[in-house]
Amino acid sequence: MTGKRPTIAEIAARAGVSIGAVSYALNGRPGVSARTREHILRIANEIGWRPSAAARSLSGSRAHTVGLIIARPADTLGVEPFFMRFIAGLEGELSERRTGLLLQVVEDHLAAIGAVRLWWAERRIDGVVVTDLWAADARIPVLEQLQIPAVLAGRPRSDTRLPAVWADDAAAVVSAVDYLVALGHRRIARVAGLPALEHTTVRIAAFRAAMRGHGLGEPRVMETDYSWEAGMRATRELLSRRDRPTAITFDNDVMAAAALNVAHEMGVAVPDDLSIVAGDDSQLCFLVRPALTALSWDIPAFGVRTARVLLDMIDGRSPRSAQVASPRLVVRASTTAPPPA
Amino acid sequence: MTGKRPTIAEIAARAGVSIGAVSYALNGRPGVSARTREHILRIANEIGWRPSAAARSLSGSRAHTVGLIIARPADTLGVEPFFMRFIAGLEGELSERRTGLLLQVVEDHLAAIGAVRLWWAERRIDGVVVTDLWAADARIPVLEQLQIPAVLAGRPRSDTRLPAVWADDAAAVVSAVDYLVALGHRRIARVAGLPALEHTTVRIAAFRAAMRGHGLGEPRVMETDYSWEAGMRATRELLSRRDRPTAITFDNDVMAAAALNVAHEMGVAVPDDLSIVAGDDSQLCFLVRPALTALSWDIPAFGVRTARVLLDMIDGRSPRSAQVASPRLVVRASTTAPPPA
DNA sequence: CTGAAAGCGCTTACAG
DNA sequence: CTGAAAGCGCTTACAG
Repeated sequence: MTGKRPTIAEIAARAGVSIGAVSYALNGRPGVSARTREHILRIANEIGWRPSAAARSLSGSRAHTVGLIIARPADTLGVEPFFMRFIAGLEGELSERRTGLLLQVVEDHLAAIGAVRLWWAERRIDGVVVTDLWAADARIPVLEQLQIPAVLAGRPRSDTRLPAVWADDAAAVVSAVDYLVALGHRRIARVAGLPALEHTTVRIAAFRAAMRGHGLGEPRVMETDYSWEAGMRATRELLSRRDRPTAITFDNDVMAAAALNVAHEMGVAVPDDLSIVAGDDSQLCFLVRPALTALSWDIPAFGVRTARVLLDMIDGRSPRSAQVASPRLVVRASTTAPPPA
Repeated sequence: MTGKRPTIAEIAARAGVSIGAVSYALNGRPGVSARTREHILRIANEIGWRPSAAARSLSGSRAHTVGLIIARPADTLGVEPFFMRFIAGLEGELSERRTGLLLQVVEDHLAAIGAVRLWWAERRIDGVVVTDLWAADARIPVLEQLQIPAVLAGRPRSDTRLPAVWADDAAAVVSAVDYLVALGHRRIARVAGLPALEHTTVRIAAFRAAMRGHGLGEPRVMETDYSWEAGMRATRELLSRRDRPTAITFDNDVMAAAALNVAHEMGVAVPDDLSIVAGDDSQLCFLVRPALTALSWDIPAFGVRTARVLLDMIDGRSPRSAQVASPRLVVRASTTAPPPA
């Protein structure tokens, strides 16, 4: 099963030097002459040598691997195109820095904490990426206590010094409100995501503030679990009222698409009677009819940046939070001026 | 950064035995008395000992990790809900068997081969999962030459002895044709996926055979790259002909959803003028209108089974291919009897 | 049933 | 600039 993989001992023998010299040469450290180094590198290359990850970790105390634990019920995964695109960006950057990505999918934060503890205890990882942050997040104190390098895929927080990578989704929500108000809408509602998630509350707050800023009072906000069922329920409830909204902003695409169907069933025309703004601008937005106006952002780039911040932290550089480009509104067919009152 | 992780040396000291005895006790091997074993286990548990993955790999020559390399252009990822659901199943089973999942996302097979070579040379993995198999797949000879344990997420093949895990998608395609024919359809077309993919050709062949079996001659089959754009183009072409089909089966959901829009634009009513069958039964199928009849299958279970076959192979058991439950047709609103001729 | 030791493949002080 | 050696934390024959 193992084959005869070349080792530095073999290189040392061929080059006629000690294994220490080989190690120095291979790692670009002082301690060998330029000639020797070149010779060693050539041999290593010829015989296709690659460092044993295990041996490197064991002596160097670095796993050259980071972890991503996705804490979501299995059946909601794959619905949101977010993760695969985030992972694609994250992993691309990690590969370039010769770092592996260990992935685990669990049901909840408790299981996520167990998984990260195990990985850390086994020294399988040098750090972790934390996604889907909750307003009160049990993972953070654990990461801090164990001193595990970690980056938050979310806003910087006051309850931790862990670095964060985030997009200004609050500004994005405001831009959506501004746009709808400019069209003439005054009754704008929001179908938000999981209230436990921090970004949900941030966006709700931004939404409320924007509405107040326009002198439109307290808007209706429905909280959901992001599922299409919840999206339908919330939409149905909003549209059942006498003073129903003329526009609704949704926290993701799936719920916005589901709302399209509810509106149709209820005889509410989109966009003429109801304008709809979706959340993430996945393909879903232009597969449904009418195509959905949505907040669009570069998710792979978000992954790339997240990887960089984590790797810098692992390399011992003082971790710095980073902001990626804000989502911007992409206008499609699901929004227009409200019906005359 | 490292902290003071407990080692077996510490356990040995506390228990007053040798580290060899500790290792035997911890691994459930003979060589220690029941009393000693129990004592050692208790201490290990008390101090929260976990084996160092690096030390285990280095001495045991097993990485306790398998690899999954997704070879797709980044922008097509996340569209298909397949991968996240497959990964969820795969990873769940791996976790139970104490095995990590290393993930990499690359552009094409050449890069995938480079990645697996590197992982293998570094001894980061004990085996790999191969998805998106091509009819002629350059990855297979490399895996065989390097003798890397691998499982194919696809049909068993004559060009390799590697075990495969698959669903009978040919039978599923036939069942869709049977269903449409029973409704009265005679002109049924197919919008297939990437022709390089083996399952695409298998499904096309099954489709053609089923049509011939019903005495319906040679049907039209369009090949695509699975994208919504290609789905639209293919549908537009099919619907532009005088003898346009009364039903189309699609190889995935995205193209079927896109077809809905093309039909609408062209004034072709679904399902009255055109029946549509989608590919994978993702949420997309019931978010669009009309909701799409689709071939449904348990993707997480497919992942679980794939993990099991690979782990058995790594454990040295003779690898055996396995079949999971066939996709079955879920009838929704996008299919009905054809219009009178 | 148990202990002492070699070895996995590297890195890294420590002498020369 | 270079060599010899210890050590990372385990596993596994090999003697007792």
